[in-house]
Amino acid sequence: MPVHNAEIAAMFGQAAELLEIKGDNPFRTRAYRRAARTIEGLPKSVAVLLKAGEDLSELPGIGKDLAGKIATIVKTGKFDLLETLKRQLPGELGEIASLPGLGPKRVKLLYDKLAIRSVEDLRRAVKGGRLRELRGFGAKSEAKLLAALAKPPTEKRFKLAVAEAEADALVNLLRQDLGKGQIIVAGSYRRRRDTVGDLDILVAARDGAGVGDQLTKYENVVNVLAHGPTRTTVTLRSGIQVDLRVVPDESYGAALMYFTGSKEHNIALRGIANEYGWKLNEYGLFDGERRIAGATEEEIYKKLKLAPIPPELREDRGEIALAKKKWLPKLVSLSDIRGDLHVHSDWSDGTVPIAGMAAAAKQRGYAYMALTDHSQRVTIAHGLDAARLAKQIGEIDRLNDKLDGFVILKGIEVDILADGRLDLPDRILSRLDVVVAAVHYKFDLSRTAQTERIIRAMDNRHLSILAHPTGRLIGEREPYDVDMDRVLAAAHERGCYVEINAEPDRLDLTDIHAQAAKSMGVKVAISTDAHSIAALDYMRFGVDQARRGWLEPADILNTRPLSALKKLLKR
DNA sequence: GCCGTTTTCGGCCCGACTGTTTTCAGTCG
Repeated sequence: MPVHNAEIAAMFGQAAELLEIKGDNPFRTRAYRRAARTIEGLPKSVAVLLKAGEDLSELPGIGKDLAGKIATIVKTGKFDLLETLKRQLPGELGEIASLPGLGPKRVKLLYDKLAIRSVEDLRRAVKGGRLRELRGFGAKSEAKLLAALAKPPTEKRFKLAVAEAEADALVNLLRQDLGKGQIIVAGSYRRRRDTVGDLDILVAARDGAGVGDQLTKYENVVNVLAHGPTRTTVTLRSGIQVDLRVVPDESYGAALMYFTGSKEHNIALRGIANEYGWKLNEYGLFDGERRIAGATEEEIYKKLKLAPIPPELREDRGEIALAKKKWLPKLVSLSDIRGDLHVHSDWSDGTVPIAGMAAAAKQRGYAYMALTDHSQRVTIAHGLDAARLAKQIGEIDRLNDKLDGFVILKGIEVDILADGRLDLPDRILSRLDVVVAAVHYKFDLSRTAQTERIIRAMDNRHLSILAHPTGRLIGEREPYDVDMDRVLAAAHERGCYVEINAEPDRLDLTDIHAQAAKSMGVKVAISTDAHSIAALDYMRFGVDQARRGWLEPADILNTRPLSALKKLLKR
């Protein structure tokens, strides 16, 4: 059983946590965290890399020592350091440290003085009034912890589309009193991550305190966590946390950069500033006392001799090295998209007739749209059998005759059956322009079986695009267990493509898998899977995800004009 | 533990806010 990247990353993360509580060298702790992130963000599994003879110490943040430890973990599944640490500090210390107001130092204090090893131990100690005996703990700490222990942990991250709705409402409200001031939502929202942990709102205005006050009075605020002259933190009814930061105009770019993150990207930039003998913080880039840049992000990147880095790339996954050489990818944007290759109509479970979807797609500036209703197995969605599909083909021919400057491609979202066969016979699939294929049941197959099922489906030369390749529903359903390395390799061999499903609940391929597809030479379709006209506008979320995966227009199927697309769809 | 157009040793991002202090450590982002 090979060890997955996520498992190795988790081991390093746990080790970092325990080292921190132990009070070990903080930079050593950081090295483990950084290595964990690097491994988590790799487009290929380290097991595969090692087998190919790659030198892991070439990876950022991984040196000789950690490369050796990784090799050992892959080989034996064991990580000695972590085992030792767990023996030295038994219990659920990581969980305790995740409570608000408790960090490594105080967890260590609790452990040493009160022998607190679990959340339950902590609960008893707080209720018994024993925390107050400790230096640094007082009535407020006690109350805060009691409150945190009383309620179940709230959901940690929100879907991007949900966060967007909250952000729009809030920004509109705060903008009213801002006059000429600027306001923008930064953080992972601006980096367009598929989920957002909190909303980081940045304001450049004279009267900063006023905006903060305004926020604390917002009707959806249920809790004010902090409120100072330049920084305010609140929780909204929905559970999402909002951090508001106010800066002067001359610091806007620096603050935007700082607040956009990622944290790791910022740390790397500050390191570069140090190399020049400068200091970078949220107020600007400083040479001693003198501010040498800060009003815009561009001027700061320029001073640091870096090409400006789009927010979607700021994850410290190699973008800084490329920015140094001015080799950053030219990311795909919404305006590059010429059509939608996964759209439903009321023939299956869509809500709109074919003509209506086509008109709406055309209105969005597209040149084509593939109609891909469900196939017969999905009875609940009124999936099409061969006879109805044949009828639909005729209908599309008639519609196309009437359309000018727009083409409806004939397609299907055909089910991949449990054994890897497709849900409709070849004789009808051969009459289509696009065959999108997807798994809709039997999610619980073993990794090997699921992977082979999908690869077998791709053996069918009619299959064009593998839709929502991991089947995840963010926050609701885990992705099914599939070896994406093998799937992408198989897609490359067979000349088929994979989808980024732009539906905000799905957004798979993930950014990392999208990057893997690119690295393996597999082109990607960005498709909405729209079941209604409004859902056609989800395209932008798919483009966001593609940008996070470093994809350029040439990596995307549906940036092509129709003639070029048709050539690519032939196998 | 990593890393190098100052360096193979000696650095490693930086500031706001809180709570408990009486000058600051710890947490957080």
